[in-house]
Amino acid sequence: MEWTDETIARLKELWAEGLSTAEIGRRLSITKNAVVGKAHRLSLPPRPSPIRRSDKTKVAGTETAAKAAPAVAAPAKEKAPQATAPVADSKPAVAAAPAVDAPAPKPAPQPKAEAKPAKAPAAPRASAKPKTSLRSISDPEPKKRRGPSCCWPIGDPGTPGFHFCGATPLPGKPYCAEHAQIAYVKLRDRRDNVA
DNA sequence: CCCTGATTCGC
DNA sequence: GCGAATCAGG
Repeated sequence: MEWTDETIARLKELWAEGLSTAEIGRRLSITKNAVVGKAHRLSLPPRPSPIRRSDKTKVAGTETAAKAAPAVAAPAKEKAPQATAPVADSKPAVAAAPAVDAPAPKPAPQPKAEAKPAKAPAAPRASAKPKTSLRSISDPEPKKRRGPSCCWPIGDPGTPGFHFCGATPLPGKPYCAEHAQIAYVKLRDRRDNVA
């Protein structure tokens, strides 16, 4: 994998966005390991990981004298928004970009996912203030039905040039056929890359 | 079973 | 530096 500045930027972007490593990997056409590995190497802020590897004592022997764990990590009990966005079934035709960034005092009623471990459709969240675009998602105006547009994020949010796909989405889906394909990944088959 | 991320280690 | 293998918790 050639980590160019661009790919790294992409990684950082997605990482900062809170996407799961596997998710990032999928979108970057690499494995999650690569993502994690690189992220770690880049010293990217680790996201809530359930695992805490204190002692190893296992694989390949090599029990190198581990340094004493200071165990003085700052317990930042932050309610990290899981990247696991609800799979837009078909009801919320335009339920994309749930602005997790916004200080929502009241928990928005998140659509329950299927019984299965519904995967995150890599929910592209827009910035707190979409400014332009994205109007159709919360357009209270019943009159002017702006043509639905695919809200797959293109580019880096916050930077000029960032925009949404804008293509005609699938019926009942916030994304166009092209992006819906990668947004709604099969639970079992998504191991393989879309390529 | 599935998911997730973290670390280790051979390359 | 890279990432597969492995570990490990939900």
